[in-house]
Amino acid sequence: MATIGDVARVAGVSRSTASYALSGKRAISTDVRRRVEEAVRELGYTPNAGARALATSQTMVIGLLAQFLEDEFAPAMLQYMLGVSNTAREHGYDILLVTEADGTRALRRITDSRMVDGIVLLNVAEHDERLPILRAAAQPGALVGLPADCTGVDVFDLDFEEAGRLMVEHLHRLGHREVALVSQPEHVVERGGAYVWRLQNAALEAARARGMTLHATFGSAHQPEVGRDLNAVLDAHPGATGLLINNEAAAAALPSVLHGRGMSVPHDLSVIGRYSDEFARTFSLPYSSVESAPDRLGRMAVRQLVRRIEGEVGQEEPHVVRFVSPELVDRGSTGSPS
Amino acid sequence: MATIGDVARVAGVSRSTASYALSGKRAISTDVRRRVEEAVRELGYTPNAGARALATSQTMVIGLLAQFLEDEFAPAMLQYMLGVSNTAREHGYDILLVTEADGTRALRRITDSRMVDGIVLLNVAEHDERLPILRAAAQPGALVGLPADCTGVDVFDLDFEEAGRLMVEHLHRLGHREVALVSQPEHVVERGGAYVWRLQNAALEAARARGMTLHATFGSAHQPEVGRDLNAVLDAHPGATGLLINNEAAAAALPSVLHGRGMSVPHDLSVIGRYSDEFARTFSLPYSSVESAPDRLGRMAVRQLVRRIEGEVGQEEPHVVRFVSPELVDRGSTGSPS
DNA sequence: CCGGATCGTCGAACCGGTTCGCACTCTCAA
DNA sequence: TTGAGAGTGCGAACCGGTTCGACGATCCGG
Repeated sequence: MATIGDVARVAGVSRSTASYALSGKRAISTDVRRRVEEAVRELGYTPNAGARALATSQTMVIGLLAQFLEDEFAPAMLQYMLGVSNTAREHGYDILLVTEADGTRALRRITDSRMVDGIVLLNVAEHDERLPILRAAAQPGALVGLPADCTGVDVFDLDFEEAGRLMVEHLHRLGHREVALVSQPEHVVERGGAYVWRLQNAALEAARARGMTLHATFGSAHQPEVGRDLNAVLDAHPGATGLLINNEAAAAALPSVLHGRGMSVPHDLSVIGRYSDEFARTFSLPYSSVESAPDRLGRMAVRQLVRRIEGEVGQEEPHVVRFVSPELVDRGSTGSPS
Repeated sequence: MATIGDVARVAGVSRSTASYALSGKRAISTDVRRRVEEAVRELGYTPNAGARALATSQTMVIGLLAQFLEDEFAPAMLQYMLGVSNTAREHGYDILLVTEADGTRALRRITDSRMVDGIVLLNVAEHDERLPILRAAAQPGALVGLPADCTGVDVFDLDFEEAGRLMVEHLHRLGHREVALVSQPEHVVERGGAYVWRLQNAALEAARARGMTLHATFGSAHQPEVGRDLNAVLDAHPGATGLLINNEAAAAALPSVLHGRGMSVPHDLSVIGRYSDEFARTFSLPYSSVESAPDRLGRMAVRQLVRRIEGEVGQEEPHVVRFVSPELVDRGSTGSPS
């Protein structure tokens, strides 16, 4: 493999001159520049990433920490990952993907060893164990998901409160007075998945303010349990005319459940979910939903992270906490109660 | 950040001694070793990955190239990725994830710059453009998917021929004499997705040998087109009593299609798919299937790759082409035709 | 005609590890 | 008494880039 020394020799200049000719950081005569570029082509020279990282203390790699927990829905995560990966590449960065179960150890490993210039954390918990490590790291960090303490990191998340309100308001406007909400499993909440109760509390509050009845329940993250959960909810609340789904697995399972009960949407039941458009297409879901915009969030996180890495915003400049406003995508699964 | 020089100073030894004490590559007195380890703890020393890569020409990183094409089904890919990622970690390697559309350029970038010690290629096409580049690279490569030319790389894939035969035999044994097969979109084949016709041809051959009629068709990769495709197939072949699905999107869309037609499984139609168990659970699919074992394939690819990287098998030792035998998972969606 | 700025290039140092060769100290057997 | 050999540690070189300071040449204005 050719080194910059080989390039320099072929071009008949010193190593430093070759380096400057390629980086453009000092004035170089056009003749020399031409000879260097020629040599690069001739030798097929590509700089050695390790050597460059050592010299510049920049790796042009961003660490992406994604946890695939038993009780969360894997395909939903993929969307965030792709948003992050594609955006990073647009900015010249590669992605080091970490799916290790022990996120804290992994995070320490890749930051301390300087494998990455920055970190993106996915599915962040209320009190995330990885956060103290990230704050102590030399590299900047961006989160997708809202923790209790946002100091020292940039945070991006869907406005789950607004999402909850939006769903309730929408059904209220259509005339529904009793509805049910199926959230993620309760132990996701216990583990610190704050987005679950952020949406739920806002929905409950909005329902209360309008004199609606809202039955808040939790659903499993897998089949066949989640199917049973849905049936149980519908059995328990025969008067409910609307169903809010903040649980991807439940949304995916709902068509067959309704089929089994002989119910049709929106005639027998109005349904509104909270998931991305991509998700809806993938899973053939015919329900209106509050768009969760995972690709947009991943994109925002990387953009801000790159700004920090490249020093466009100073280390001590205030960190941002930005919420994406949810939008309701109408797929015709809601109507007035009959 | 502490360097090995700091460790050496604190321990009162030379840098080389500190290095040997940590690597264990030379005999070191227990006293010195203790002092070095002490210093490491005290300073929180972690070796700099770039420096180590430069010195050893080993990065302990594996490149994972995954293409997310419009006409393929993204969540299915995730399973391969996780199999690869987790296995790599078990062997001490991290994953550099590349999702760039231009796979050839990306591959050249990460191999030439020596960012990775080896490469795993996903969704390999019959005549994959990335293959010549991989062969020319200094690093070994492992594929998941079967190309026309397997020289210079280790190849792992599902035995799609066997899968096709298995599906046909299973339905034949139950008494079916006319069945339909829905494959991936035709342009996946045109692009070189050989697994589509490998399964299809074997299925056709098996059907012919048994005097069965098999209607081979292609289906889209997305809703709502794939739903229309399924309806068209069922309309066109009212005599068909069995349906073979080699198309994840079609499998995911089938429940609602059958619901729409008022058909029930296996009473009105026997259905058998080709997808992973994980996929079936995620998408709540109640159909028997030929298990495609993506995690196992990812795992096998990484294991072999690591063996090559670490020189356990020589550069010139013959490369392997290994097929995983499909297994039929019975979920009760097939029966004798009525 | 001289002095200072500007341009273009080079040598050397540095980033932070690993590894080779050598030297010193002991021990033990001839 | 001496020499071989094992056990330990050190210094220096090397991996392949980047960057700083210096230096010669050219150009300009006074």
